[in-house]
Amino acid sequence: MEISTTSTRRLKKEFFQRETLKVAENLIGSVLAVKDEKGNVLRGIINETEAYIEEDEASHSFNGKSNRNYVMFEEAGHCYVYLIYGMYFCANVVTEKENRGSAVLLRSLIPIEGKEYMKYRRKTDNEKILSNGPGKLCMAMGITREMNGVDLVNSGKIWIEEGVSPAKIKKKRRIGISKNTEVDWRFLGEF
DNA sequence: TATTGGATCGCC
DNA sequence: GCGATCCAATAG
Repeated sequence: MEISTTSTRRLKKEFFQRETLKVAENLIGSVLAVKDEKGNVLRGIINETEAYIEEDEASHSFNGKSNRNYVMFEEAGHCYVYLIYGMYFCANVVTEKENRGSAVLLRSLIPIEGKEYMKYRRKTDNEKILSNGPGKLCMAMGITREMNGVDLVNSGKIWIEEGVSPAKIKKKRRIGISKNTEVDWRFLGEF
């Protein structure tokens, strides 16, 4: 069966053009979808995000546009993928208006579709640890540097859909950073 | 040009 | 707790 990638359930540009903290919070419960090279669709519910804005010392965009981070300054809804620690990728969704370096880091997913492909990519059968981390999420979904700059609003490879409403969203301090650690810009969904 | 350390993960 | 492994940012 062919699964539509132009569903009305897909999140539109207007969703991402809002304030980064709102987007980060409202992405909890949304569904990240990727179509892999064989046409398999992998889906997972976003259950953890972090917000990064231009005035934020912890953000890649803090020192302005560069060859690495330029996608953060593109139109809302684009996908910013970067390599971390030489071996993992992290996926972000660009927010707010063009030329503003802001994005939401996708930190964790609850796998819902295509789990067998995620298990293969992650080399584990343990569903609990398939995509519960920014690097693991990218590995499970097959997100690499090729997805950097892709528009989630139009792409047939990667997009975000409306999902479920979380029972609760907890706000915590962001992790893995050394600057601006006091703000509660990390969102964790409970379902 | 050289050095350092990072929005991580998995294994010890 | 530590090594893997790349590369952007910074210092010299």
